[in-house]
Amino acid sequence: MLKLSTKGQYGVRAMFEIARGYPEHPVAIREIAERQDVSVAYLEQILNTLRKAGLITSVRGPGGGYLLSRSPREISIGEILRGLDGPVALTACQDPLAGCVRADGCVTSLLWKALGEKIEGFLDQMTLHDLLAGKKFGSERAVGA
Amino acid sequence: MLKLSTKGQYGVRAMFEIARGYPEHPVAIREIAERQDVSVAYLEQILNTLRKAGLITSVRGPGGGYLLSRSPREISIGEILRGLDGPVALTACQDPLAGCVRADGCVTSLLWKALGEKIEGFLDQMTLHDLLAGKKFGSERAVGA
DNA sequence: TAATACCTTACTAAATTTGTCAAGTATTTT
DNA sequence: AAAATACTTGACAAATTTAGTAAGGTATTA
Ligand code: FES
Ligand code: FES
Repeated sequence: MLKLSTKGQYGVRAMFEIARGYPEHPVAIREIAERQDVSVAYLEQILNTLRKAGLITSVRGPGGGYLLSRSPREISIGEILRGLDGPVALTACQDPLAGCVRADGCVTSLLWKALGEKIEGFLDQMTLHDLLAGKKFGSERAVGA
Repeated sequence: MLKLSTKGQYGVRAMFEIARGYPEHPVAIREIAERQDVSVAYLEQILNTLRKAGLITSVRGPGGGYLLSRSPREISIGEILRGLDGPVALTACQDPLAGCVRADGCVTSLLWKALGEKIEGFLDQMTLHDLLAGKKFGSERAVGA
């Protein structure tokens, strides 16, 4: 239930490697591939998407690679995942586009909305800096409604 | 990103209808299908799974239908979704079975674990009773790490 | 000009999801 | 007993999504 795509997972891990070169040292795709055990071809696709999303910039030619567009503190995990897999959309009805026909009468509408916002809140507060710092992510408090 | 299967969505809505008959009145599959706009054939599959998971019981013959096995306060949304789609498993590595090979060195391991626990905590605290009562689900507080 | 390294598009095999269909079993009512 | 109601089970398939691969192109530097 609620799987995260490998694209999203690899994307976050790739961003972590790029963050290690911040602010000056470009990180080559090949280096990321080796350190994170992901194929170069797949990473190309992923990094291209992230570049178009404005999260990284690229430097061509020998010695080139990828650089963060902003500081690790200013790039959240949520942004990375949204860039690759779109926004959290637990149900079709929650999708920014075309709300559900039954939206009014639907008993679960508010439930999914609340969960979706909770998840986005978590992902948006978590940044690359937290990953770099090896932050301990509190997971004990299961805050209810 | 992070879609919920229609099976899970329909399952929760079906359980809501069944809960309305609690504790004595069995709810026929056909009634659920009509009220929630889901095909009878698909619901059969879903309710069968939920019955095997022990969440509902069935009564055959005319006047029959489905009944909750326990009170609405004692059946959480998490149980329903787990019964239909298995546990929350954001990544292959988080799956109860076979932890990832890189688990030690993986920078995101703790992050996904924390998010997964947060989601499960939310789903496990939410019960059918809350749905019946039209509870307002707090979604404002995005609790960080 | 050779080497490095990013850029882009197209494509496809596998897995998953989302159902449908058909035939069967149990129970109650008449 | 017979008919009607309603759950039970297993097989199957179309549609979608995921998870990549492949191939060729472009820009930069030494
Ligand atoms: S069916 Fe659309 S909000 Fe529930
Ligand atoms: S790759 Fe397995 S925990 Fe990250």
